[in-house]
Amino acid sequence: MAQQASENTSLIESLFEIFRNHGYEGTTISLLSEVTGLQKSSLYHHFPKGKEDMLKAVVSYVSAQIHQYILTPLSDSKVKPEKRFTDLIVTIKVFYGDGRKNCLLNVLNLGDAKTEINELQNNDYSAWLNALIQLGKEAGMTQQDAAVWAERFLIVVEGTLVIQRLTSDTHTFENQMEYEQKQFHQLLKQG
Amino acid sequence: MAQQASENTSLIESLFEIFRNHGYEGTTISLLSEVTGLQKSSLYHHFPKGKEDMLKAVVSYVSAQIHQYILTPLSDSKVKPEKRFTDLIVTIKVFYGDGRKNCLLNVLNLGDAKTEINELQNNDYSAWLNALIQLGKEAGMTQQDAAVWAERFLIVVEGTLVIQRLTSDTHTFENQMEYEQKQFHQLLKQG
DNA sequence: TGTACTGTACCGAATGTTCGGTATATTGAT
DNA sequence: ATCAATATACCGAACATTCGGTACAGTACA
Repeated sequence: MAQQASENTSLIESLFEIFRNHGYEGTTISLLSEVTGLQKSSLYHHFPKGKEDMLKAVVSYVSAQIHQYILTPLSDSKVKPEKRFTDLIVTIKVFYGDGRKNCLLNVLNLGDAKTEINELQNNDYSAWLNALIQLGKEAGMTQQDAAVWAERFLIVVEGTLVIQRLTSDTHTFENQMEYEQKQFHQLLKQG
Repeated sequence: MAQQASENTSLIESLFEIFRNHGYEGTTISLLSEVTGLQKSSLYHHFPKGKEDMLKAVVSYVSAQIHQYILTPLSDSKVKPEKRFTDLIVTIKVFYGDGRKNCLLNVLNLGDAKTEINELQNNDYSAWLNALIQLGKEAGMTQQDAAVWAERFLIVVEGTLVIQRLTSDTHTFENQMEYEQKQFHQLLKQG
């Protein structure tokens, strides 16, 4: 039942908000119950294998979202690279609530985790990274420059989320994304 | 008893490793007991107020470390800014185990936490940020440039830790720190 | 003897999970 | 169209386990 992302997306989205905000251990079934409005036993009806199944459903859902709203547009060669990058930043802002919402990548990889979920996330990260590298190359960067730039961009995104969560300064994310815009164009002029 | 960082530093260091690796909720007393080799009662003897007290001791300890090994050298005006920055990066590499070890700042600020510990960490972050800004200014940057640069540096540090934890690519941290070195000198030439 | 620490046993509360059962909607055969 | 059978969504109460924490007798060493 768990993989049915068909129409219980609002349920999964609720779970998503909790997991990204509290991490796996910090998320309790009671909390999920509160937030979804469903009783614990009802949650187990939707996800028979329990908490981990709920997380898997969330991760799958998010992965699909990323492909649809981030990776696909990023690889759309009909659109100019500069515009694709600008669009990406807009999407990212929405996805992370202007930096107020965490990234699952950060929150789920604690402990000694080398789980199936970890691999899924790793794949998505790689896909994202490669799409960015490709974009950089299409925009005129060398392979080397594009690789460095792409990795650095994702690092800045993740890092900004950490810092903004700490300081609660809502401008941090905006500022950094602006900076990334400038850097992008500057790298193109150089190359 | 908890604040006595006198000679049980090896104990606190063990606790530190667990907390930074598993977060607060992910850290159980049993786990702490396993890792330290102490029974629960012994742990509670050292930290009568329990788990939160252990975390406080860790945070205080880390804060002291940061002041001693990072903030103080960073503000040593007898040393050239460029060298201070290079030294900082060396220290950071050690502190984060070349990117293999987490940052407490990231790991402890999940959920809706607005605790006393949170404030402590916020102070340390601010102090670090300000020291970097000061360094930037001493190196010739404008206040504005220094502020942007300093924030960005810390963002990159945190972000790199997140990404490296995900990919287990041990070169990420090194690469990014090298990049920061170059950026630093480039910003100075510009200004 | 006194003080610092450890080992064992235990507790209440919270955790994730399961069970038995209800209500409603859907289906299939007549 | 009717009625039984099934499927789906949900709930309340209990489950076993683990959680953080306590009590207390014992040990080591001064």
